[in-house]
Amino acid sequence: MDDATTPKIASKPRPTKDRLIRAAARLFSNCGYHGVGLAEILAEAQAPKGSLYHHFPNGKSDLALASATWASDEILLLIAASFEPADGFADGAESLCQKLANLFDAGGKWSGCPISSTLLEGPDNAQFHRHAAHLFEGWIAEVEYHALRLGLGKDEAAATAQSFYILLQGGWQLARVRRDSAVIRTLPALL
Amino acid sequence: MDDATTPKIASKPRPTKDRLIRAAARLFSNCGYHGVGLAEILAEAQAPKGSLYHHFPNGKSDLALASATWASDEILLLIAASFEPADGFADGAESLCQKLANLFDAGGKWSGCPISSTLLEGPDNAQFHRHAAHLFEGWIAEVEYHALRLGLGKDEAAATAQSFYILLQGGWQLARVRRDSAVIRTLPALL
DNA sequence: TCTTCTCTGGACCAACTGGTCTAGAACTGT
DNA sequence: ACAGTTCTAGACCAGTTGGTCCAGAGAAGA
Repeated sequence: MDDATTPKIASKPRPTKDRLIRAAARLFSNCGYHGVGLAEILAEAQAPKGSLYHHFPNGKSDLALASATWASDEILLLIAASFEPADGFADGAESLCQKLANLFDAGGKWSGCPISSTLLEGPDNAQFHRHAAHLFEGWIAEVEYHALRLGLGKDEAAATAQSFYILLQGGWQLARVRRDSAVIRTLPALL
Repeated sequence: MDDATTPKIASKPRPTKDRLIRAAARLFSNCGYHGVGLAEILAEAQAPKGSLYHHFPNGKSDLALASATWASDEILLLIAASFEPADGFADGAESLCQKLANLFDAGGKWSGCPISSTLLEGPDNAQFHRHAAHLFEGWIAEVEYHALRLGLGKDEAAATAQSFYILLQGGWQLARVRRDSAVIRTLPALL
């Protein structure tokens, strides 16, 4: 806008579409898809209704899919950042749990899993369910990839990745109930 | 429960209050607290609005608390029924997982945890959160009691009960994502 | 400059939300 | 039979929901 030193394509503070996705992800993971109204999202993102329906022609549901995808990609980055520099699988798992626990604390010790809160609220919407399943299996596949890379056998890697996913989902839920990230930090001991 | 042998005070087909609680529990665990309207609950329970506000003066929120309590009690019964006749903790855990997997299948392979779906949808409602925490800790305490009774040491029993809870929540979630109860049935192997 | 396109701003709407209220049905004990 | 209580039935309401629509601001290319 008023900045001449940065390239003009990236000179905006943050594009409206981006603000909408981030606001939606934050609110949905706190209160669920049905628990958040468009008004609240628009207020948080400081965007008018017209912008929402310009960027997401199908409205709330489009936004939900986009925000879940964005949140999932953030988690994938976290997984990669944890396992890539790790000496072994146990190291990477330990590191990932710490990162997730910090994320939990930063989010007010309340937020739920952004994908399940957003997309898992009803048997009626097949598209939501399919997308959620796709994203979650992506997490498991990413962990499995690193497990293989770090020396685990094929079957062991698959089983470990799935167990780790289960522990993380369950642990995050208990942390939310207790408003305390301690559970998440102790998960590696259970693997 | 069967009607033929029960006293006349309970001989009606099923009291309205009961129908409301069960309908609410079913619907909330599918779509979350905000995802279900009163109209839907009343239709499923075949009750008029007046009855709801007679039995639950504070309306939807009262009903949600009652239905979560009811669902929690059902789970406690399931835990007791699994561990009481068991030879050891592993036996009881195995039995509980089978029962829960059957429950999952019976509910259409879709429903989420009735307590978290109903009470864990926002940082704003402290009463909901406190009640959910109370119910969940009740589950863990019940499992811990049986663990002690079946020979585990004090520390081991507490740790095992908590791990089992985490596995069940995480496993149930993954089963929901995959619409397949297989994950739940394999949980005992992870303990 | 003029034109074209992307994006914003918000007024407006029908449908639905949870909640209130009251008339009376159904059961209770006397 | 009576009176008192419990429960049902649904009309009604104000507030909110997600969604539509279009005038126009702003940027981009000619």
